[in-house]
Amino acid sequence: MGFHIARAGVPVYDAFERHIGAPFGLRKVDYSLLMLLQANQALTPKQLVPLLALTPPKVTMVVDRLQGQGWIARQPHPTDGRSQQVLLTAAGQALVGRLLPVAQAMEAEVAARFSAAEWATLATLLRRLARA
Amino acid sequence: MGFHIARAGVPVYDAFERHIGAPFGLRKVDYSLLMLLQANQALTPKQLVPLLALTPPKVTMVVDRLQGQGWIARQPHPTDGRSQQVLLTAAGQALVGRLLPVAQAMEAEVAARFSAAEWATLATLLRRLARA
DNA sequence: TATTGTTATACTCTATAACTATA
DNA sequence: TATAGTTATAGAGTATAACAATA
Repeated sequence: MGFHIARAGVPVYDAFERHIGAPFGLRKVDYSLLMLLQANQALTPKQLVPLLALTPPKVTMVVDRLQGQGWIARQPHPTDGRSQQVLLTAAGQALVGRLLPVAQAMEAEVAARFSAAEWATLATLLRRLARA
Repeated sequence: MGFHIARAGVPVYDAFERHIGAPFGLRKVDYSLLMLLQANQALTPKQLVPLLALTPPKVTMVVDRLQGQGWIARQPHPTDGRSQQVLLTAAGQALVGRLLPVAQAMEAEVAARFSAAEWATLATLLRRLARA
């Protein structure tokens, strides 16, 4: 199964690179972080560690990079001075707005040779596997 | 979908590391190469490039490592002096024989919370996606 | 002149441990 | 004393280009 997963990722990540990676200068992990912030308003680095399946130092690097590009910002946590909140800037929200239709087109391209039911089944089974 | 694939890989690769990676001192790509040679008798590095989704220099490195451990060997290609054939040694065949039941147990563990039909569906859909 | 495989080089990712500041 | 985040360092993976041998 690991072999199948690895090989299934190849065309999907290729499509990502063509539609989003190269045109927008974003890496997969950057895109994932932007979408997580879009869905959750604000997240701490500690919360991002399991969500992105990264180590704490890597989260620092990714947040640094996207902050340097102006898409996200760090804010002090309201109740815990050790912690932070990471959230989208106005520019980041605008970027996500431009990304969404592109992501939809990308998904449609990859899903082209599947029925809607098959595609939904695949997503469901992968989500269940991820919770194992 | 790329996000789902990446997250589904986490528990699968974790199971690999526990069952095969650490006990046998093998990386995922090593295991894939051994299984490919088991199924195909002999393959050239050029054939391995797309099968393992690696670049030619990386194939050289992986073959070097497994050859150094005595599991595989290089032979001159019978009809093309530029090429080679990579194949399992006797020790490599014995290793694959020990790996197969472990791999079966590993797969059973990961598949535990899926029905046989669901697991087969997932494998089929991932294979179709890999051919996109 | 093209192809197979290797070597060289640089860049990115990843993991661990050490450090700071706050609790 | 424990936790959140960062910095430092080293190891592994990955990609590109240059190279040697053969076709």
